[in-house]
Amino acid sequence: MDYSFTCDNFEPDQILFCGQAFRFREEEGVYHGIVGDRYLTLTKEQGRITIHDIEEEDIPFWNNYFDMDTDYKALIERFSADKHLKEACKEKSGIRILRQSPFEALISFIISQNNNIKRISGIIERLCEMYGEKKDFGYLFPTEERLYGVTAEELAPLRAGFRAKYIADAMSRLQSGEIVLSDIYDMDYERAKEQLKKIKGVGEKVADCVLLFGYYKTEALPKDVWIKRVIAEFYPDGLPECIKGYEGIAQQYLFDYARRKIGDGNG
DNA sequence: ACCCAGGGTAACT
DNA sequence: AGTTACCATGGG
Repeated sequence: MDYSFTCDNFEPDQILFCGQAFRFREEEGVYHGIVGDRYLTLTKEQGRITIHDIEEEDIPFWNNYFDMDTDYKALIERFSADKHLKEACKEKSGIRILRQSPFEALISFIISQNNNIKRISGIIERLCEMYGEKKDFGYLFPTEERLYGVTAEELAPLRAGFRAKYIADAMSRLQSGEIVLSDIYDMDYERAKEQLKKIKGVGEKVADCVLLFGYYKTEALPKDVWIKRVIAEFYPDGLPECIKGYEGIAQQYLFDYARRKIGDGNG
């Protein structure tokens, strides 16, 4: 069946290619990607979103993945109390936070550091081809268990550079049980972050990305170079009160805003 | 040839 | 506690 719905705040380009996920492609207006063990085919035509060729029992999965229970219109109204956020939200009103798997988020954002989206995607694709289960529609993201014991040398074909040893370190801590990803759901933000930062190659920003995109901890605010510039330029005395509890979502709107407002013109 | 890419670590003050 | 070189790789 096809699952079809309308939503005022749902722009596939903004959601799938804003740097929160790395396995989606677009061809002639059709969006594709692999999420967990499911294949996504999505279109938006005349304002109507359609998820193609799924079973009815998969609808709750996709509703959850696309965070359909969250009222983004209401969030934008909240954020609009701030002048800059108001403009930022206007430009990118179709952004949503994807509720991704913690493991995929962890590995993906380790790879993302000091890297660009195109190359991040390539490295992740090679990782999936090497260690992920092969389906007729492509390779799944590897399971945690499949990557236990992996070494930086074995990961060399990924051409992930210095990040390979960080993946190896993460896998060793997961395998030993020093860090249990499923336990982190129940931890408060500070403790969760502390756990993730035990991993070599996971610092402030990567930890916040994993917490936001992998655990939906919306108070996690990934401070990338652009957000740092926004804070320095527009919020020298601190971020506005209206984003409290939803700093990470506000960050998504501000990221693009920063590149337009502060960018050097070629970004 | 040079610079940067949605950072982090180790080694310095 | 705050700064800085270095880290691999690929694209502009």
